[in-house]
Amino acid sequence: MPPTDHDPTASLHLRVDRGSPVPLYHQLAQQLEAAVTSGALVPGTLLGNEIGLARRLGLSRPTVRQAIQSLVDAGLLVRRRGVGTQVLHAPLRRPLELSSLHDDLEAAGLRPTTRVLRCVTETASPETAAALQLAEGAEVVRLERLRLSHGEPLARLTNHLPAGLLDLAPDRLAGSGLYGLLREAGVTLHSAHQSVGARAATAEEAGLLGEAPGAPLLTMRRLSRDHTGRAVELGSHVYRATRHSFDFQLLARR
Amino acid sequence: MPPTDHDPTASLHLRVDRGSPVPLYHQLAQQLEAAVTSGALVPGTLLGNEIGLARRLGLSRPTVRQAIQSLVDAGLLVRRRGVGTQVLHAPLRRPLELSSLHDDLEAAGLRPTTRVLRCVTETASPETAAALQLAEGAEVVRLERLRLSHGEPLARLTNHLPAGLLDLAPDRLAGSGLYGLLREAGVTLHSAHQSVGARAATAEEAGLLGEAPGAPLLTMRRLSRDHTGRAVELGSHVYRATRHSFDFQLLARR
DNA sequence: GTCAACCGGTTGTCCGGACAACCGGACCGC
DNA sequence: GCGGTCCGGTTGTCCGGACAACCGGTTGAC
Repeated sequence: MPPTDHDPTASLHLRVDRGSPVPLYHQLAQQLEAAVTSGALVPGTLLGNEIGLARRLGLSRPTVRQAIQSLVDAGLLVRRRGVGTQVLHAPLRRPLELSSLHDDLEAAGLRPTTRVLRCVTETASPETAAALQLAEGAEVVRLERLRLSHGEPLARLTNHLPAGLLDLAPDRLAGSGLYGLLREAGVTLHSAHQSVGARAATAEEAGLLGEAPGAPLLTMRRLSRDHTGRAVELGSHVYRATRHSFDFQLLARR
Repeated sequence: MPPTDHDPTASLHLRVDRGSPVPLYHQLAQQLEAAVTSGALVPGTLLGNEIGLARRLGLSRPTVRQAIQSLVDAGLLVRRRGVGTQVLHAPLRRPLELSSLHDDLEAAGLRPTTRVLRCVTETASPETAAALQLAEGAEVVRLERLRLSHGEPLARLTNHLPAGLLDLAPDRLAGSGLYGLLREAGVTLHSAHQSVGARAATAEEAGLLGEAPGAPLLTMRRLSRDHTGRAVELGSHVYRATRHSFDFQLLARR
């Protein structure tokens, strides 16, 4: 006969603060996530049932379910009907967020710096206007930058933005990423379409990046939109293949 | 004064079948999604409020909310408190699913074929064993394939799988993708970690793919796991950069 | 004319309950 | 020993309701 398996969440002293403006389900989700990432909940552990957890916390079952569901969506937990909710063996890092290279490098502890090569307002080419869904001949800001890490060239970034969206002072761009400036300007990014490919370096790119002409480069094209669906930024970037790759997690569609 | 704006979902004759085993919220989500993708619901349209929609369909508000929420997660709709739920201007296609190249090509109407170059059982190299989380010296199946589309070489696929997971008859691999065989064998993929990069083609790869040595290739490394977190498949693939790129949609973390 | 306060409408959060579907082990007949 | 059946436990689905937070326009004070 098996020993009475205690609910592993019982020894976690979870609690929620009803006075906080943070939703209860989110408070619970954060605490459970912390328990998983800190190792307090070992992978493979079977969480106690939702009903009991709800009763212990003084919450209703829907609220507990909402918390658990958010962690399932994030890939930390797996539920199986008739069995229970289990901590996944290989917790996911991130399912590829919509983040900027600058922020990613900073988070990784690298020291990103930027050299602004060009920053001009011009009439959009037909292709650019179409991609940004602007009228033919509309004004756009064309921004070309060289991104370095620890002084080593890493990527050449080319961006197009609708004119007037943002005032781009070159000195502000040097210290911060483009997405950071967009955030400050009140533009909240919602979604983006990305396309990742590869091609050989042109002579100009080779010179900028410190590679040989014809060396393989990783390319990324991205069109970002705000929450209204308006195209906000078009990026055409090339990375040194020896220095960069795109890492991300995928979840299977259920 | 504005004319009495009718609820745009009113003219959609939505209905749910309570006898169906398909959950009600899913039925509703599918119908709304079809209305968006078919153009019956124009981007920017403000959906009628949830309460009314629920009453008209004979459903409760939580059920309607669950349907709408799934479409918000999929990137088709946007909700704004105090305003309403709106059809997004640029509906997302897919947020990069965990799918196989074979299936993707087939869905795109291309005619994928496969040439099996090698299919052997061997003891795993230390790196492979570590990646697949197997014991040192464990047996793995090493699979090398050439994927063609309309007879043109497209990619060279190298996979490692734990031995015994699947019996890989070369003739079955020719007509179907690896993921299809895994599905048939009862392995349900749950998540994967991918890394996309680029490098120059070796002489052997160049010969296989019909490229010049040193030509830029797109590389993709993927470790797939089933729902228990067990590593199931390790892929190291190289694609002709002139023929392939990775396209996907991103949603900003809220 | 300007600005603040108000108000109707909408989504966000949360509750308590009910039944169905499903899994796994225990039990029983053979 | 073997296989089918039953049963307790868990998650999945759905309901009806309540109040809070928020947005946008209207109204009113000044």
